[in-house]
Amino acid sequence: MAEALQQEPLDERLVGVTLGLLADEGIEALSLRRIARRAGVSHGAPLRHYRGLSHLLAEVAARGFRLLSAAIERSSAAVPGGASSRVRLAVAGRAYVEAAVANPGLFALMFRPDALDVSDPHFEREATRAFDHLLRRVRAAQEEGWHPSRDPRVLAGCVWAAVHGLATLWAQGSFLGPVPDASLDETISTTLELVISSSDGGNQ
Amino acid sequence: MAEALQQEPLDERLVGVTLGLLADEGIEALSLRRIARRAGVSHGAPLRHYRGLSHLLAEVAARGFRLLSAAIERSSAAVPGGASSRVRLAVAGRAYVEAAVANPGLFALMFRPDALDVSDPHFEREATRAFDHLLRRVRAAQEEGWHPSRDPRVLAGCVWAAVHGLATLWAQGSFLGPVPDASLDETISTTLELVISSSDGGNQ
DNA sequence: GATTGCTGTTGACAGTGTCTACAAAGTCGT
DNA sequence: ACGACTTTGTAGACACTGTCAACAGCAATC
Repeated sequence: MAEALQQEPLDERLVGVTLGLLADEGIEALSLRRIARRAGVSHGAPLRHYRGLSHLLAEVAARGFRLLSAAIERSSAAVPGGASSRVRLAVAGRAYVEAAVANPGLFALMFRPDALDVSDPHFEREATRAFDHLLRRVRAAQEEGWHPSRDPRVLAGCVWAAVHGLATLWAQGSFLGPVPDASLDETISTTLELVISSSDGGNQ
Repeated sequence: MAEALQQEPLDERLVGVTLGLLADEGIEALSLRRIARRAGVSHGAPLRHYRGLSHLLAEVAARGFRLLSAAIERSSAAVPGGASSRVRLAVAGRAYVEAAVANPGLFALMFRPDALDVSDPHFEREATRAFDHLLRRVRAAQEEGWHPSRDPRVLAGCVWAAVHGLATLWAQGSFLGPVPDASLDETISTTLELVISSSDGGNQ
C-alpha cells in the first residue's frame, strides 16, 4: 500500500477526473468546482493549470480525439490484408460511430464549440489528425476507382458528415423516437453502403 | 400609436424573445434571467408559464422543428411536377441543411437533449413530424426503385443522419479546420449524390 | 540565506436556476 | 355585491457556478 498515488501532476489528474465525471454523470455535471472536489483539491486549484473551464474541457476533448484516432487505427489493423480500400474506409467509418456510442458524453463534448476553447492548439491538432485518418482512407479508395475525380477533402468531409450524423443522433438517443426498433449494426451498415456504395463485398 | 403591444401573452413573448436572443448572441447567452430581463418582466415570471428553463427551451426547440418542417415542405413545392422522387428527396435534404445553416443557434438547441426537456409533448410531436416529412419522401423514392426492399424507417434514418451530420458540422464551423475552402453548395450536392446515388438527373 | 516563481487555499463577487412568500387583479358562485 | 379562489407577476432567499485577487508554503536559484 501507500502507492505513489498522489504523485500524478494535477493537470493530468484533472483531465482524468473530468473523463470519469463525464462517463459517470454526463456532460451537464461538468463544472470546475465539481471537478476540483472530485480531484481532492480546492475550487481554485484548476485555474493554476488551465485558464478556465473551457480550456480544461478543450484538453479533455483533445484526449477524446486521440482516442477516436486510435479506435480508427485499431479497426484498420484488424482488416485482412487483401481487402479493398473501400472496405477499409467502411471499417473506419464503423469505428467512428462505435467509438462515439461507447463514450457518448465525451463525444458530445468534442463537438461543442460553445463549451470549449476551440482555438486551443492541442485540440486543433488532435481534431485535424483524426480527420486526416479518414482522409487517407478516402484517398486510397479514390485510387481504386471510387469517385476518383472528386476533391478528396470534400469527399472526406461528406463521409465524415454521414458517420458523424449517425454517431451524434445515436449517441444522444435521437433515434429512439422516430426509429425505435432499429439496430445500430444495421443502421451503420446501411449508411456505409449508401455512402460508399460498395456493390463489391459489403461490410457485413 | 399606442398599439396593442403588451397584449401578447407572456408565454408566447418569452418564446419570441428567446429566439431573438438565440439569433443575436448564441446559445450560451440563454438564461432564464436574461430572457426575463429582455422580455421586461421579473426574473421569476417565466416560471409561472414554464416549469423551468429546460421546458421553455423545449418549447423553443419545438418551434424550430416546425420551421424545419415548413422549410422542407416549401422546398418540395418548388420542384417541377415531373421530377423523380429521388430528386424530391434530395431537395428535401438540401432544405434541411440550409435551414440549419441559416439559423445555427436554433438548430444547435434543437439537438441538445441535456439542455431541454426532451419529454415535452410539443417537442416530441414536432420532432416526429419533421422526421415524417423525410420518411414520406424516402418511401416515394423506394416506390420508384430506390432500395425498395429495405426498411423505410432505417433508410430514412440513414438519410437523416447524413444531412444532419453535414448540417451540424457546417453550422458550428467544424468544417473550417479540415476543409477550409469547401463550398456549402458543393458539399451538400456531393453528400446527396453519394447517399441517394442518383445516376439519373443529379440535383444541381 | 534572501528572493523569486510555482502551486494550492481562501474569500469575494457577479451571475445562474429554482423555491417560497407576498401582492394585485381578475373570476366565479351565491 | 361581495367574499373566496385562481391566476400572474414581484421580491427575496438559497445553493450553485466561473473567475479573480490576496495569501501561504515550498522549491530553486543567485
